[in-house]
Amino acid sequence: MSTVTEFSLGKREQTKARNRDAILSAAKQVFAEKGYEAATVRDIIRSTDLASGTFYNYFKSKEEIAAALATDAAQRLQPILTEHRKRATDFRGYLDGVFNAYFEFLIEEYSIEAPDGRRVMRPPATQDVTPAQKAVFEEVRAAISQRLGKELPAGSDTEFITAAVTGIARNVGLQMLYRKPQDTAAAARFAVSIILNGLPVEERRD
Amino acid sequence: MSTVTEFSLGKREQTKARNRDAILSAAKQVFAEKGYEAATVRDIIRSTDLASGTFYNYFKSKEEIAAALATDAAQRLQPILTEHRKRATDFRGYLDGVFNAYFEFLIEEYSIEAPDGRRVMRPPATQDVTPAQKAVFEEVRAAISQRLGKELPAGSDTEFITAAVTGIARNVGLQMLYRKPQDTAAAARFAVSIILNGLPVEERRD
Amino acid sequence: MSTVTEFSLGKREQTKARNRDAILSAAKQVFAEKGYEAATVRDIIRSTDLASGTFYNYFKSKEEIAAALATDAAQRLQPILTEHRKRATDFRGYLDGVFNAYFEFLIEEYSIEAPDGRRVMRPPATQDVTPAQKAVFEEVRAAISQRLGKELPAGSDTEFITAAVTGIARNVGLQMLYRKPQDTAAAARFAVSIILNGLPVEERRD
Amino acid sequence: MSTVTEFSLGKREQTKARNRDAILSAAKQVFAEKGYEAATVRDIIRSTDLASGTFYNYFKSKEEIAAALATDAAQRLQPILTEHRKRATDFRGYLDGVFNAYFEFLIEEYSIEAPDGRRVMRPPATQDVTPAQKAVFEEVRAAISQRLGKELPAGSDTEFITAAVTGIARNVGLQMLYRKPQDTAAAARFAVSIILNGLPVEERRD
DNA sequence: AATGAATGAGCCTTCATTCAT
DNA sequence: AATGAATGAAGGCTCATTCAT
Repeated sequence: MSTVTEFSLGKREQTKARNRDAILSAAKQVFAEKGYEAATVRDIIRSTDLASGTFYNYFKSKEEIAAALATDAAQRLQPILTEHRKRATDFRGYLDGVFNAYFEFLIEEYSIEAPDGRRVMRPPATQDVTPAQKAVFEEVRAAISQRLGKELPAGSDTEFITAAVTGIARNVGLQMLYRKPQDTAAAARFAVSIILNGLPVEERRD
Repeated sequence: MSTVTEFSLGKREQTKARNRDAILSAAKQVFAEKGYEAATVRDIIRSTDLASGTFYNYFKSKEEIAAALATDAAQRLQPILTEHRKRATDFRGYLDGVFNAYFEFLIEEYSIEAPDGRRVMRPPATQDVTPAQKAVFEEVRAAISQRLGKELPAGSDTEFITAAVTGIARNVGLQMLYRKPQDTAAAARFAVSIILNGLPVEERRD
Repeated sequence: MSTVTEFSLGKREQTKARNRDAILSAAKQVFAEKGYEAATVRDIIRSTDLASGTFYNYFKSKEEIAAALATDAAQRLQPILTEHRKRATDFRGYLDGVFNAYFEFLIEEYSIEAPDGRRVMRPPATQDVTPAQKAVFEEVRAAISQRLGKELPAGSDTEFITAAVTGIARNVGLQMLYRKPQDTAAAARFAVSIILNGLPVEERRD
Repeated sequence: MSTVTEFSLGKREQTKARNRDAILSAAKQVFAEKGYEAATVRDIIRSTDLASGTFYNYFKSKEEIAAALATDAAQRLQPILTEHRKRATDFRGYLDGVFNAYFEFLIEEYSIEAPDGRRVMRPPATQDVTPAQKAVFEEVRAAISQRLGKELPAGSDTEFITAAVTGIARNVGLQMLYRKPQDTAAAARFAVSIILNGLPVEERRD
């Protein structure tokens, strides 16, 4: 009826989009709070103001919405990681970029408002690795492969290295989430330093 | 009747202990196979020759038996770790001992016989950190604290270091479980080397 | 605007009639395919190009459209039956006419194209006798009453006779629908012969 | 504890048997009232004083209990029919025996107490023929085949005859159920007479 | 009118837990 | 204590129907 109409969606589309978002974000919250297995579709719709049946207008099942969430997250993370790999001039720079990106992603994605107001991370309890985790893993593995025979010795055990790097990412990231303030840069610096130099141990002979 | 009672009391206690063990070990297997959420009490008692009601003579709930299992495992692990700490003469030796012990523990505890004959790990799907994990974390943290100002610089971030070490333990351990053969010693060597020296990267100036 | 309205009113009515027919015929097909209970309103509207809400502009419920269908069918059948009664000069002729009419009606009404190309009957699964069945029943009963004291002995049990006649109609009709080709004339001839003469049994004394 | 114990089942077994029977008879009633499709498992358990879950201790599904009921009914009917065939010396005697048996079976099986106290038949609304119906059909067909070339002309259309006979059985049986008193013998006499002699029509030439 | 998303009662089923035996 | 059937809350999901657009 006015020019605005041309730019805005119809009311129906607006509602649809709003509902879809409400469901998605409720699901994210609920999954974070109770874990994928323990979370129920009813939990999800109960934390929206929608009716139970409405859920199924948007997602076929709990599985589907979980996939949607995970894919979505991974799709936001992956290009950032890849970009870092492309832009990095050395391995240290790459690692630093990747850790920073991942830690920021964690804050956005998995830290949730606890009842007491604190932001707490509850990583997805799915047994199976989430797409986001897989994305990091694969990206890091690719980066490491690229460096083999260059900065990294040819015979390196790529999988163990990847495991170690992502293990550090996971746990240091978790630790960072519990801290106040959540200092991603410091955490990244620490992680990179461990990976490249190890602990600054003075080996003794006693 | 009295003497009989005395004898059968002994027998009863035996039976009780045997039943409790049967339930615990069935639970361990079932949790490993299906994960905590998916596992049902029925699954557990079905893998024993007991009746469903009997379960509740020994454990109040599925939650309680899970806790019992976890505590139990932790209680077996902890003294080993502590022993290593006491016996170790240097940090490298300590780390090596701890990783070896932990990786062996993993094999015993979480790897299960898959239908295809492979041994697969299904770490407990509980969201909350397991007692065993907590035990490792605390032990390692204690060991690190002990070294502060000695092999480790005084101002070190104990928690980040612990996080990194346990993250590596977790992921490298997982990786090891997937391999054939499961070489705990090699995995431990790798983990220790990363922690003490970092990746053997030749930093370039390009 | 007024003239336009007059024209579009005409169009509207056309559309309404067309929609109603579309829904009715979709329903007929769907009921035939899946049976009344299994058929859903969604199934019905899905086989039209209308929206689900539109269904309720035409029919109050699934029940109502089923009734409409049945009534509709009965209303087409009834005059034919009545006509036969009026035109018939003797009972045999009447029966023959009625059976032929009924069997043809069955083919039109309940036989559907199965996926394998065969035409299969799926009689309405409603428990309650359909209007068409009732129509036949009443018509036949009327015809029989008319003949009482004439071709039929005065004391005859009209209801039992009607039951027998319609029972034969029902089952022989069904049988005919399963055959290929569907020979209504032969089926009618058989039915009439049974009713008038019974089975051609040679009673024996053994 | 007493001799009685030897003859009676344990209390548990008694309860089990009673529950199973309660469910079966509730199901019979509910199926009769609402038809197989419309009936729900909840309807069934709601008409017992058992809890919803209990149903599934006895039957896996609605389908299974329906099968149990149908099989059961058919298994009671079939031997009676077969016996009649064997014992009958002529076709008339056979038919009379079978109709009597079938009508009595109907009363036992499908007539239910209506809210108004009348006993009403509501034959199972399943689309697919019930085992009991199939039993009758097959039995009658067998009997007819046996008579072919003897009392029945060799070229007879067995299927049409069977259809006619069972159609009469069905509808006359229904009619009988609606009457008070329910006179199976009279109904059987009528049915047999129709089948063997047809209606007592005086064919006229007018 | 037509639309189609929203609604919510209700379905089938599972399963932790209780309790009579 | 052991048993195992009974319980009933809860879950995932469907679908007739309503209602804002």
